[in-house]
Amino acid sequence: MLTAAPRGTKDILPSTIEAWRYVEQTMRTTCALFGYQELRTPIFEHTELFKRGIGDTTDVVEKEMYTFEDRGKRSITLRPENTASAVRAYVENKLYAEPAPTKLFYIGPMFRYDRPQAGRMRQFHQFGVEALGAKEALIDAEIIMLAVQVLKTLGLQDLRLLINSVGCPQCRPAHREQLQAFFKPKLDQLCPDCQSRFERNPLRILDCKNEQCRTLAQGAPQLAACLCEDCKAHFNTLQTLLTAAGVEFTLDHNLVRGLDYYTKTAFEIQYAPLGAQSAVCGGGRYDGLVEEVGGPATPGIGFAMGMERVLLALEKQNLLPVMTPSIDVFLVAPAAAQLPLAFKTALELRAVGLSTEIDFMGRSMKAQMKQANRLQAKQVLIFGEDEVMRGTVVLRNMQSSEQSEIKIEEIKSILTKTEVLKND
RNA sequence: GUGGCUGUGGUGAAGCGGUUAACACGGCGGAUUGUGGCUCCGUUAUGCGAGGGUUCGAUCCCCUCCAGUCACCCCA
Repeated sequence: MLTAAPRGTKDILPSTIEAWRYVEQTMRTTCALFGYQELRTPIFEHTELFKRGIGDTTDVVEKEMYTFEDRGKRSITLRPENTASAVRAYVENKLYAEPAPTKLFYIGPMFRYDRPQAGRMRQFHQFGVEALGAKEALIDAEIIMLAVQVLKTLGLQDLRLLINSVGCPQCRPAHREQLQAFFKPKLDQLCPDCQSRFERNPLRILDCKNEQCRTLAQGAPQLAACLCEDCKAHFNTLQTLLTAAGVEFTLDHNLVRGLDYYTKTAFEIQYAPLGAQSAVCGGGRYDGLVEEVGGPATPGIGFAMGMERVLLALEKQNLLPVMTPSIDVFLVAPAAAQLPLAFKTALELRAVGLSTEIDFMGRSMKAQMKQANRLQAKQVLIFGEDEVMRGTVVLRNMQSSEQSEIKIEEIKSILTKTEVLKND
C-alpha cells in the first residue's frame, strides 16, 4: 500500500512531462492569441458551491465528489470541475466590474470518484476556458473555435464536433413535459437506467444505448422543435458563424451535458478511438450559473478539455514530439585527484549558461565517456592527470571526434563560442 | 456502482503442478597500459500483484483482496 499511488491517480514522470508541457504550452499560446487570461482557483471549495452550481441530482455531485469535513467543521470538496470555481471567483472578485466579456482559462487537476479506466482517472487534469458577460452567439463560436484551434495546432485528426441547443428555462420545461408524457406509458419497458432518468433528466433517455430504449424512443418529441424563438435564433446564428469559420460540425439533438447549469449551446469534440471515453472536450453555455452562485445575472459559456485524453489521442496518432535531450558539456575526470577542479569548472560553466554534467559515481574513464555519449553531450572536457599538470585539458567534440588540448583558463571563453556547441 | 478479461525482473515477454524461472532490451562491469557510439564476454527476479487454501510439492489449481484494462454507467 505504501508503494502504490491511490487508485485512479498516477505519477507524471520525467519521461512524460515533456509531452505535458508541450500540450500545455500549445493551450497557453492559443489562449493568448484569443485573449484569454489564466485563472488559478483553489483545488478545494465549499461543498455547497458544487451542489448549487453543478446540480444536486447530477451524478457528479451525488456519487463522484471527494467531500470531507475539515477541522473547522466545514464541508469541503475537492473540485470535480472548474467552472463553478471560476464563476465563484468572478463574483467574489467582482470581475463583472471590468469590461465584458471576461475571458479566462485554467489548467489543473480535478477530482472525481469514478471507476478508473484509460482516459478516466480519479485525479485528472482539465484545460478549460470561460467567457463571462456576453450572451451573443459570436462568443459561443469563438469559444468553440478556440477549442478547435488548440486541437488542430496539436495536429489531431479525425475529430468530430457535435453541437446542440439544450434550450433555456423558457423552453426546456415544456419539452420535458412532452417527453415525460411520451414515455410515461412505456415507463416499465425502459431499462433501469432510463427509468431513473425519467425523473431526473428525461432528455437522456434519447441517447440510451439499450436497443429496447432506442426503439421506444422513436418518435419522441425533439427538443429542437420546442426551442423558443430566442434559443432558435441563437442556435441558428451559431451555425452560421461556425460555417463561416469553415469547421465541420454535426447536429446532435441528443447531445446532453450532464451538469445542470447548461443552457442553449452544448457541444462536444470526440475522438472515437478513445472508446468509451471519446469526449476530448465538452462545454456549453450556462446563462443562469452566475446568478445561481449569488452574482448578478450574467451569461457565460465555456468548455473543458481532458488533458489525459488529449495526450492519449496524440499518442495514438503518433504526434508527441520526440525529445532528444542533450547537454552542452560533460566533464570527465579519470582520477579522483582532478575531481575538485572538474567540479569547480562544471559550476562555472553552468553559471555562464551551459548545461554541464559530471560523473558522480567514481566510474572508470571509459564508463564516463559512455555516459557522456548517452547524455548526448556535445563536448567533453577530459581532466587528465598529465594535462592538468600542464595547465590544460582535452576538449573532445563528440560528434566529429576531433579533440584538442586547451588551457584551463580558456575553457570558458572557448566553450561559450556558440559554434563550438552547435549540433547539426 | 455493475459485468468481463488480465497481473512473471527496470521494460517487452516465455514457462501453466516438480525448470538452475527461457529469450530480448535496458542497467552495471569488462575485452593489456587514460577516450564514447559498433561488436563480443560477464553480471543483473531467493522471485512470478498481495494474503490465504488444496497438494508430498504451486508462478501454474481454488478463494479473498489489490491493481490495470474493456464494456455499461458517467464525463473531460
